[in-house]
Amino acid sequence: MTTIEDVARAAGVSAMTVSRVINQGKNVRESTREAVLEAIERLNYSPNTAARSLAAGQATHIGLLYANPSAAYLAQFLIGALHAARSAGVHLVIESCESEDADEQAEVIRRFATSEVEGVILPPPLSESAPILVELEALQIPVVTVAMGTPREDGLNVRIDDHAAAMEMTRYLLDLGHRNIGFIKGHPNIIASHDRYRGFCDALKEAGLDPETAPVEQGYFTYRSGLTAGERLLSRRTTPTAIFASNDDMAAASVSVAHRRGFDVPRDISIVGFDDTALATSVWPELTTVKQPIAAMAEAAVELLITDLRRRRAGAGHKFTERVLSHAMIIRESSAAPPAASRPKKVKASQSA
Amino acid sequence: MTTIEDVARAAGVSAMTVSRVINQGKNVRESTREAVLEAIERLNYSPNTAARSLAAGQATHIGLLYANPSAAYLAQFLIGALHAARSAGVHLVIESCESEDADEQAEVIRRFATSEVEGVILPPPLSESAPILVELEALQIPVVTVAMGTPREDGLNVRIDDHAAAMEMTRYLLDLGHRNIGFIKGHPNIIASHDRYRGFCDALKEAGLDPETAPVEQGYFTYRSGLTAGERLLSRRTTPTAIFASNDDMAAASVSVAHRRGFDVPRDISIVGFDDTALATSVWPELTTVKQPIAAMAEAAVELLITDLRRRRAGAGHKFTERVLSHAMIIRESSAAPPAASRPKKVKASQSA
DNA sequence: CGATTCTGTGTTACCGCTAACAGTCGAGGG
DNA sequence: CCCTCGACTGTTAGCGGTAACACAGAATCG
Repeated sequence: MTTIEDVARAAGVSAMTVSRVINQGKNVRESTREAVLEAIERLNYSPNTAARSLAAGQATHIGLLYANPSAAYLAQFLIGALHAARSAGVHLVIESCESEDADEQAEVIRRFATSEVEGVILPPPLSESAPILVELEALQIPVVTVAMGTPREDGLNVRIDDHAAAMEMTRYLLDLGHRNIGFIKGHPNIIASHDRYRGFCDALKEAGLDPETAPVEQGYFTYRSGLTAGERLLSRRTTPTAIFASNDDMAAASVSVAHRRGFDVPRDISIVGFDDTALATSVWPELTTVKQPIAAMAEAAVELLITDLRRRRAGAGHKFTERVLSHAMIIRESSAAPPAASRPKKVKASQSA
Repeated sequence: MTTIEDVARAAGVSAMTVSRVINQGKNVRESTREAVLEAIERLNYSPNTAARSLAAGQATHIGLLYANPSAAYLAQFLIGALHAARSAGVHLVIESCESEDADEQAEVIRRFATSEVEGVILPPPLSESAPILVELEALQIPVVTVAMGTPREDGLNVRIDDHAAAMEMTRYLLDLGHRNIGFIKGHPNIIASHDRYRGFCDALKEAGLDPETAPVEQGYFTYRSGLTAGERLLSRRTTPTAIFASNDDMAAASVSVAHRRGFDVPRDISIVGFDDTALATSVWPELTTVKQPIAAMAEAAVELLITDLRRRRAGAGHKFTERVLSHAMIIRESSAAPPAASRPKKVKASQSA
């Protein structure tokens, strides 16, 4: 293993200078910096994280509190967080907080705080949990929220542009020729739900359609809620030719309902989701959806937190930071142009879920 | 933060003695050890992992290679591994290896080896991948396999008793009164699949039934394969009154097929799974299943690996070790006694998936 | 133009822990 | 009774970095 000392010798400078180049690089002459970087490159040096955190008394443990998201989401999120944590040389301490009860949530946080966690990452839905945020604030623990719609003043947040993504997806359906598009909303406590719904409405308006008349049902991001909402949409007098569900789980549920009622997807009806979790490709037909860069968001969250921690230690007040990552449309097999005869097949039964 | 020095002072010994007590504790007088432990307890001391690995030049990175398991399985596995890794003060380096191609797999391993990974954990299905095991062997990297049926000589392995678990589940169905039980096998490359199937057969024999006549279909652990297998089972002349799928994904798929065909679960047909992943509770009805302690298995794997690494460093040859963790039957709502009239409802359609 | 402030760099002293070695002390052997 | 040996404990010297300070030489200022 090459050490900082090796690099220093190779570049003809002291170890300290190398350290400066690596870390922030203020007060280093440009020519020196280049020489050091070249040496680092040549020797393929990477700093020893153990030594670094020991010497700097640096953050070594950051917390990740999760609750009950879809397993696919969590797995991807963990992978991203883990990757970033390793690069930064910090340990990830993860804990679950399934309870909805404010007191219990506070209890979990307090336990968390007594452990050596120096900052916390909150993926959804916890990023919107007021009791948790309040408790962390009280304990003075820095937080990065993920996918939260209305960032707190002074807070760190990572998200995608849900509004724009929902607009894109809606435009895509409109471009295919759909005019009667059903929408399944996400959990009302999550701000992103509203953003997605607004995006849907705005795209309709843009196309000269009235969002008020569009068939919309409330969902809660669960597969079960998608079943109910899907049933309702398909029980309407005029069946929509497309359904835009606020996440993949509800889209998959809608596909299941449509199949049960004898619709062919996408011939009779297009169904699209949001998130691009593993579920999207494990149902048939595979879902057209919006890809959230979940792992990248987790990485961004870890990096943001570590930067903030460092800034705090350096005495600088932390400042409001938000990172908006880019999403992508993933066109698969669950979407197509509406049937020529824009009237769908007759509905077989009308049982409600 | 309390340091080893604080503990040493409190116990009236040197730091080194404290270190000895913590690490292996040879050559420490019993009374001394007790005093030290008492001081550790009183001061609530926990060693600084960064300092420890820096000083000892110890293992700091262990690898985790995964491929394409169910997201629910992976999430739980990661959580367990992460927890153990943190306690041990090592970093988890995770990497995916989706390719089935032997050369590509070897390539991933080689890349892995050049990074600073000192040992590797292989959850299924990679734990059964010969090319990967061979490559790791060649590179002299210690491995812990998880849920592998036939452990290598000289290898480290963590698993549950699949055979016993499958027997228990089958006995449970028999006790409910089922006599015509369908079985969906797991991926033939995975030894655990065979163990589960053998368990099923042995329980039937025990009850005086002939396994040869039982309706059995091949599955591959995926939801999709479960759909196909389920269709086949329900297309038989005599429909089984119960289906035992080799994992939850295939059980969930079977439930979906049964519903599509107008069966009520569990009134008309019982369907049970294996693993107790999140999927088991996110479908309706919730699945009766066998709980694999996935997180605990991951923890055990990490601990086993670290112990082995330490033993190797100390010069002792590593010895064969296997850990068999205990499973549990989880009775939920997808199983019940067979219908009184043991003939199921008429089948609506017979489309194959 | 001397005093003061920057810049850019090197020196020193640890961070908390453990390997390696160096005692100390009592037991047992010659 | 001296010597060796083993069990136990302490001392020393880092592991690979970084903070804090020191110190040159250049830039700024009254």
